[in-house]
Amino acid sequence: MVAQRPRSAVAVPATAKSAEKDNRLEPLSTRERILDVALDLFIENGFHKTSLREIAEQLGVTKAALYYHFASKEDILMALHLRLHEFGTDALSQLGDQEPTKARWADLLDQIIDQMLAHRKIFLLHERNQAAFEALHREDHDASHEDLQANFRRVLSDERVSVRDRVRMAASFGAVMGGIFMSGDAFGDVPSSELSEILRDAVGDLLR
Amino acid sequence: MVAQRPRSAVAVPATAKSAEKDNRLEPLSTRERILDVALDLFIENGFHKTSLREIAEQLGVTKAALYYHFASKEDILMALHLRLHEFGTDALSQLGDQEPTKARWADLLDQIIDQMLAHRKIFLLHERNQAAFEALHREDHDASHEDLQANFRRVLSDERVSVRDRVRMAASFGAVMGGIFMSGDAFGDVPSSELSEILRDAVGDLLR
DNA sequence: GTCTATATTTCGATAGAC
DNA sequence: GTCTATCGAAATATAGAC
Repeated sequence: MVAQRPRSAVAVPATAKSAEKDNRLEPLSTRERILDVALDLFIENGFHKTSLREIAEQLGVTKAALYYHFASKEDILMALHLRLHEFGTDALSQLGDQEPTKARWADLLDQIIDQMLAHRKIFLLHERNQAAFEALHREDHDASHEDLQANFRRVLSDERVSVRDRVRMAASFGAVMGGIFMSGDAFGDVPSSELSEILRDAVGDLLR
Repeated sequence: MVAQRPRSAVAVPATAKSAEKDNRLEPLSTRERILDVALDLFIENGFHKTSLREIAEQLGVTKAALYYHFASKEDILMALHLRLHEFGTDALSQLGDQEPTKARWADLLDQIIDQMLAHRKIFLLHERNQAAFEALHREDHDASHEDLQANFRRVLSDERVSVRDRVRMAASFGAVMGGIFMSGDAFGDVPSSELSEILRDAVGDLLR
């Protein structure tokens, strides 16, 4: 088991408007503002259907300005991807080469639940643009960043664990995703702390 | 629980090549062949990144031929969407206006599990192109087809059911999705019947 | 039903001034 | 760091012959 972390420390106000980052009062850098606008549009209309023109217009600048901050459209997507990557990677890295037992998986999901609730948008972006991200990885792999989903696949293919348990591990991850993101925002008015507790219970039942 | 239906009746050969439909020996109509090729490409590369040129080339015809069978690229996507729609719609319609109890939801998922396993590709297409499908519905709504996800949202917002149970219902659906689709095909070699049983057990634990 | 050829639009990206 | 202007490529879609 992982040491107990404070549960409600991440109860970010669900009303955090632009960046779901640390609420600082200083104005966001242009680069961050681009990413925030792109994040919203990519979620709403999808990556490929969103044009740089749209992003620029909504931001009140021209397309050319975007290219000062990012080398390409894909570069914007990659920057958003990196926002997520930290979370999942260091969660999975705790597992290391240990056998992925149900108990360890439950601990991992415990963390991920809180991270998902604190950074809904980033996870939503990935859920709704899976194809676009896979295309990214297909070209990119300049080694620098081992893919997250590949690590998931590796863990869930670990032959030391029974098929039944591995399926339940995958299912429990899906359960968390479903509880948080299913059907838009059916639970948007449920406090994060309550949602978190319900889901941790559910994961417990699946991995008992 | 609903009356036991024969479980293994849907154990379709995982090797079914082209259409995952009733294996008939007659050659597929051109229209169906277009849909099959499009389905594969949309899953692999995403809807927007897949061009009509690609579809036509892989089929050995020209782009113009596609336009004889479909009015637009979106029309192809819509045709694929309709393949899914039957499944979900008549599963949800069984619920009607009844209170969506956990037991009823478990029965519904029982059916959906088998349908997902028998039609993996169609569900995978939807999972990986959510944004594209939402864009479809935003323009389309010519009333003729009430949306599936909207119905889900409606059920999961039913105030007669406690928040805890509703979250668990959403989570159990996600669990099924996760168990079947997570990480590409980590469980591709697991027999459908076994996977189905494991997932039904898991759903049972979530909705007990 | 499928072809050739082309129209039309939009997009991502670049060059260079300020 | 943002602008104007533009390029080249690729996409969807159409017209009309066979």
